[in-house]
Amino acid sequence: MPPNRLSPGIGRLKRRSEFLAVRKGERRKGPFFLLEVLDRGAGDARPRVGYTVTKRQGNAVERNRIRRRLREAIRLHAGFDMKRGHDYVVVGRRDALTAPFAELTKSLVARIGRPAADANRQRRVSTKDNRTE
RNA sequence: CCAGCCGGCCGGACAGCCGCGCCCUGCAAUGCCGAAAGGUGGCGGGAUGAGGAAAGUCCGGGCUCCACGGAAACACGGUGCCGGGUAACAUCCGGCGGGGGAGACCCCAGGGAAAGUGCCACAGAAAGAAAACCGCCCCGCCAGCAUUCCGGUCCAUUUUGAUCCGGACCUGAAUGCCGGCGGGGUAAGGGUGAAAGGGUGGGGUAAGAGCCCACCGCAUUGCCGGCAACGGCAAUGGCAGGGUAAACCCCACCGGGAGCAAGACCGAAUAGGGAUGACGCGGGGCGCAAGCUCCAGCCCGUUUCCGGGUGGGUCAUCCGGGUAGGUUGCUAGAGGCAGGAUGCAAAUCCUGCCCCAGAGGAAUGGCUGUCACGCCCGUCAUCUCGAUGGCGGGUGAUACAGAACCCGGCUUACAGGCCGGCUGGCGCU
Repeated sequence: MPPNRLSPGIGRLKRRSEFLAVRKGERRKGPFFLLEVLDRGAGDARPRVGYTVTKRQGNAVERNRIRRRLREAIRLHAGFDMKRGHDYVVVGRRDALTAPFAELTKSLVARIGRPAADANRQRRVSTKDNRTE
């Protein structure tokens, strides 16, 4: 059996230069966050995501919680809609702290999948199918 | 039972589903990224994963690198009753002194003010070898009033006597009172102030004052107790120039600097560094030259003395460091728990057991249920009429807050709760 390359999961952004690069990409505003998206030109490589919560949003405990909720929302739902070869940065806002989890998830799904062209949508669906097998 | 003081502890629990970091491990493959160093990934199993403050980064250390040639002086910073404990400390423990409280107990930057300098706003007369605003007292002078008296002038009256005496004015004297001016005494009283040159009481005095006396305070000396800070007692002295040293300062003691983004290792490109060769040099001396040597300049916190180091640029070739990046440092430690010994205690020592987060754009979470707990609402019962208890419902990131090399403290934040000791009051026996 060949190694499974059909469900690559989601990578992480870890370097400051990577975060700065994504800042130059497309920006999509949401009620609880700001989403930055960049096609890094890596073709079929798995998508990567990073989280940013500035100190203005609260103390360390609150910032941790904002990041964890955003990450959980992407892990459970919104991550499936990410495009290959793209980087995403979610800049959390304080409202993400207290918003109902369902609402947070809904708005993230909408922002990540929004501008998808038909071709991309096609592939995304097939990827999803393969994963569920 | 109520009010209060002190010390210690906890700070949601359990379960389900889906996840995350790190470590160990089985299977598959020997993948993917990268020049390399190295990183990363598939399917499973197991173990483990935030705090009392992890916070503020205010002290003290360990650890690491840098600096560090010697001596003296200077400068800078810190600490400041005594003793103990400690790796060390501003912390801690035990004392002492002062202040607060009815008490348990709490608070204190608590060396030196006759080494010197400065400052003491406003107010006040005066803020330091003091002064006299009001007041009090004495003396002198002036004016007024009252009483008494000596003398004089004018008017009136006049038979005598009883019992001091007709009236007005002027000058003068004495006494008393009130006022003014001047001279002096006074520090009791008033007033000002944070503070006015010991306090209270009595004697004394013209009025007052340590002027004298008693007690208290203070100073000096001696003796006794205590390792000491200091305390006690006695004698002597009439009292001696106040406060401020978180003003300068003086004294004693302590102190190199920077921090895990420390540092170590691996290691592209580019710039820069070293060696060699060519071109040829801040000054002097020797030498044909190579070179040797002396000095200026610069550096070693500052200064002085001695000492040491350095002591030119451009081009070509070669070499080692180093940046991006990666690995490491990274958790077994002044460690925790239990017992014992010593000590009033802080703490130290001994024995046994345990291994207890190691991330790195930073894991420790998301959702749900049950139960505690708090808050809110409704309802019922009790009664000392405002609470207590029962039931039902709603609500909650449950308070403060997230390890970032590691320890010892300090400070600050904190819903709610538990335990122990002590003080005061009330009730009962």
